Amino acid sequence: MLSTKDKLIQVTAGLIRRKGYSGTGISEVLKEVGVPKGSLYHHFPDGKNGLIRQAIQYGGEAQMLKYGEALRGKPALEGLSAMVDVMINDLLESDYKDACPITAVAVVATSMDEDIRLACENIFKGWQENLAGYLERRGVSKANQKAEQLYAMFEGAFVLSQAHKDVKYLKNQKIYIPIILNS
Amino acid sequence: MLSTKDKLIQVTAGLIRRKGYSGTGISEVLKEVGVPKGSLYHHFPDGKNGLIRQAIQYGGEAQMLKYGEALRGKPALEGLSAMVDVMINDLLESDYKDACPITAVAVVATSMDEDIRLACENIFKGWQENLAGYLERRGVSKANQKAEQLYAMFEGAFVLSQAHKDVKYLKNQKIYIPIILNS
DNA sequence: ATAAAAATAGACCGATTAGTCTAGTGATTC
DNA sequence: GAATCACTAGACTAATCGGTCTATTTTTAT
Repeated sequence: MLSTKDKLIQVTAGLIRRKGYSGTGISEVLKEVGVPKGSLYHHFPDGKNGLIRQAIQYGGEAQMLKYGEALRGKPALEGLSAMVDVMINDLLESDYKDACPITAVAVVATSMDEDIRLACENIFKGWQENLAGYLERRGVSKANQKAEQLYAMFEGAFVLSQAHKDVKYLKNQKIYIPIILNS
Repeated sequence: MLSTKDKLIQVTAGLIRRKGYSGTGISEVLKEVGVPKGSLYHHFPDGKNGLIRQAIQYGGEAQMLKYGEALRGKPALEGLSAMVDVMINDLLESDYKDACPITAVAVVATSMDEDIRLACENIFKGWQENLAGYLERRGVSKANQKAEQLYAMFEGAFVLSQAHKDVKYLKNQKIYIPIILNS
């Protein structure tokens, strides 16, 4: 059974992924979880910002688990392709509503709240370091730089595929993954 | 001299670029432009959505002009590098507040308003077609697919550079542009 | 069993939201 | 010069925003 705090975090993570920072209201979270305001401000004394910070953390780590599972035990090319499939599935299963779990917050965080921007940065950093380690273990040269580039490509393709309601941008990545790896 | 309507569009374009759809309030726009509410609803009978739709259009076209100027008369590799420099300058000159002018709206539009999503899609489409034509005129093979990929890369690097407050992701693109072009 | 702590419950607050509506101003046209 | 139009002006509304506060219930520890 999930604790009230965890339910608040998970529901918030789902909402900020789709509607961003300002688009996600406290009352909507409370309504969806079915708890009163007192509970939220008991578990999150810092209010909305504290809640969103933890939701970013949760959403980012949950996504990393999905990526890690896709990569595990596979050679680089195959693993990265499976990672792209995770993103494609996220879009298709949600009718293009669920793209990257933290982008919608990350792109406004710089103009909103430094703590939240840092939370986003750390999630991105964790993903990238994870991928760099994976590539290194498979003997890929310049693993760190290539991990940076692969994430940039995937992130952009995620955004464009969502905006166009067409996964072709993500599918294209499968063509360019080997080109990046062999560069 | 700028008309009231144009001032409203330009100020809104600046605000949605930094704070997104829900983060941009009507009253903030009015305050910054210095006009009363009646003027806004006279020029934009559809209210906030109409205003934001036109702000997306304006911001997207303004950015395309900057990209076009960077590309003009240059060979592919040099032109694309200059295009990346435009993005780098946007970030540095705004202390990382101004990234892609429509991404902050695009990533939530699917869950908000279909008309606005379409406005974003059309801007992206215009940019991409423009770049594909540019590449084709320079004899680049598979110009359309490569334009798609280059935009995905740039878009992702824009997001990551902003989130990390570090232009290295955009600078990396200059390494991978020739690799994509020659693939 | 009782005291203390954790959590829930929700009324309430001031501020702000997008939007409406009525007046009034200014310029244009007949 | 009268009528019509485009536009400005801002008061006002209902709803919602994030947040505070006091009670009450539930759980834990002794």
